[in-house]
Amino acid sequence: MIENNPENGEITGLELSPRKVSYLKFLRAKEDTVRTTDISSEFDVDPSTVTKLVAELAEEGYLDHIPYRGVKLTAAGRDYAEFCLKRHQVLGLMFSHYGLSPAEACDETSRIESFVSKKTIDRMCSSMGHPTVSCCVKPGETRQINHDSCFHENRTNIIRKL
Amino acid sequence: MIENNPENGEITGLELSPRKVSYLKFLRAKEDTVRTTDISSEFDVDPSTVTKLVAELAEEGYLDHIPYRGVKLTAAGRDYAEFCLKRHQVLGLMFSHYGLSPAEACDETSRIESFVSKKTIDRMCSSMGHPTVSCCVKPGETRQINHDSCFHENRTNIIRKL
DNA sequence: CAAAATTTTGGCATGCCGCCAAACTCGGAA
DNA sequence: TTCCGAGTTTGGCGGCATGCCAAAATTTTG
Repeated sequence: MIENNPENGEITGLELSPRKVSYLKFLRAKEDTVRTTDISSEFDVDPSTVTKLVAELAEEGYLDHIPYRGVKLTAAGRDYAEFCLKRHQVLGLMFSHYGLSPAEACDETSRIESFVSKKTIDRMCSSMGHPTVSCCVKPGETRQINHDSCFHENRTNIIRKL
Repeated sequence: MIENNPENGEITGLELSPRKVSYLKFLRAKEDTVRTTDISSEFDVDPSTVTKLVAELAEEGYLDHIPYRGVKLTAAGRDYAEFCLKRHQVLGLMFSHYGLSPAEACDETSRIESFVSKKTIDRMCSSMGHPTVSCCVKPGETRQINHDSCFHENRTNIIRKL
């Protein structure tokens, strides 16, 4: 299953590299199968680069890959992607509290998020009172702002209890 | 001088890799020349590993290296190390505000600090009112706690306006 | 001064992430 | 139905960050 996780299903938050986190966040909002090209164009990298990271993520149990067809999150991958989104939002909100603009908060968050543990995120989230806003959502809206580091695919289902 | 810096003396905060930041923080509190072995034993790595990173830091202008003798921070290196310490403290304090213990805050900070920009730190610091405490200092004391990720060499001069 | 300790050099490895060229697969057009 | 082109994968390679080891160089010490 998820190999780096000590117990099956236990998320530490430090399992995945920055790029892999980006991929999971991107895939999270996709209903159906996603093609290699979809990912490579989103991140502006060579398709072969995507194939390789995707192979690793599949190997690690985060997604199913049908060669020449596409990928889809596994249940574990979906759980992990949800965590990644929550982490992004909690950290983004934290930066917002210290006066960063939404775009800056999102940007800064994207650089650090993959190194922040779930334990810490859970603490921060409860300390914040499980907020329902995010650095990637315009006030009063449900749709996420398309920052450079925030994929528009993440736009929906952002306003909710973290 | 500091090569990755756009303007001479301008710090973005993203110039150095995690390990290099650790080295600078370690060197910051040292008065005189520091030997390769001092660093390698502090970080529990092979001396040859230290020699190589040190060579790069010297090349980049952060420190002076006299072969077979030791290293010492340059003026620019000292400035950068001061920034690194401030960054560590601001981020550690931030985590403390969200309920992390000092040791946890310090640990979490150590993983992310090298990816957080100076611009963001300055904002956070002023938003915090330029605090005078740190995750690495016991309340009421001037000396830093020796967390796993906090070098005891950083213990002094912590209590001051950031 | 010679041996011991320290430091450096050079080679090599791993993880992460990227590119390119060549081979492969698939689906649609002829 | 066959074949071509678009999309995908494979294999080779490179760069950065970080580490190790063995051998060579240098400094220190007895």
